[in-house]
Amino acid sequence: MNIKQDLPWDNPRFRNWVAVARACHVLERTLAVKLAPLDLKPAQLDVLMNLYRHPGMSQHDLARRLLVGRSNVTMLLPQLETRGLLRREGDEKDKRVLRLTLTGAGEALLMQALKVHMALIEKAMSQSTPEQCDMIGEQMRRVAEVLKTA
Amino acid sequence: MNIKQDLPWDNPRFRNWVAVARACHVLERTLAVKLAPLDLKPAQLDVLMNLYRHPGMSQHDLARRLLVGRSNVTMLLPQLETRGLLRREGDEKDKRVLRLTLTGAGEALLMQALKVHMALIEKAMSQSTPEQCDMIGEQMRRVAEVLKTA
DNA sequence: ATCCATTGGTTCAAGCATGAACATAATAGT
DNA sequence: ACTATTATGTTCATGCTTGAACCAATGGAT
Repeated sequence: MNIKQDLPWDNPRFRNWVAVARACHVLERTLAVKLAPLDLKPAQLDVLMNLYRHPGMSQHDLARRLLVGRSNVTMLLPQLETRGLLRREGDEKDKRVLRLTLTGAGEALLMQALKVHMALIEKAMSQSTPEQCDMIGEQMRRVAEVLKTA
Repeated sequence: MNIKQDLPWDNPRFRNWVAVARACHVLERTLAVKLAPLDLKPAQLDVLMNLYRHPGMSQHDLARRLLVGRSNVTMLLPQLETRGLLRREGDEKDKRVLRLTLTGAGEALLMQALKVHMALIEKAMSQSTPEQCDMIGEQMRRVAEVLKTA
């Protein structure tokens, strides 16, 4: 009947998830530091990555991909646009949406930033075998999936 | 010689880490929503959890545990203190440090919040076998370790 | 004993993210 | 054709986090 029996600290799932969260936090933080010389924040890198893979995205789509509010995208884009890293042009068919595409400069900076990001992830995950790594990714995709209905 | 051969999207480590980051983000966000009825934010829950496990902590120690700046702790604590969830009392030996301890109310609220947090994590990790779960935690602890020297 | 470096904590301004309220465009129902 | 609903994007006030500058206490060094 001791309440402490049910405390999460003894629960493997809890302990292990805490480790996941801490690892994420540390990597994010480290990435921010390593990205500083490029004058880029992790959130901005996420934008560039998504636009590279999905050119012509609308801001709404981008927001959903980034798991972020629409207004956040609105605040985020002008910085990158005035730096000449991306273009925002109105859609012909639907005059509400703005289509987003990277410029050459945007792609170039993205490549720089990706080197940094990749190096960091390589270092972080270098301890895991490919099988372990794939398994982790697989489970995490499931986590995100499960939580959509939560 | 195609540059795209080296792009991260084809790299398993990269793809899998992205999944980790997304899962974290989603869970954090979901937790914030589920915690709202208790008028608690995830960051505040982290504070309560750490104080429960390490009563008498200093603010500096707390900051390091939370992977957060010292000033952040300074800004975070008064809200919880005025709600009567914790006490800050000066150390006798070293008049610089403030010792932090949960009050009864703090513990009570923590238990409420932990139920929510646990339920969420249970749901998220329910897809993984205990072995997979332990492996994930193990790898993530290594990630955090490796990145300390990065 | 006095200075100097270190450590714990606070303050403050700046940058981000959020959500609600809004404006405009598209679409569906009648 | 007309209205109601939905969807995209913006604006704004709020709150969180950070980092730098700062103060106070500690602890060595000479």
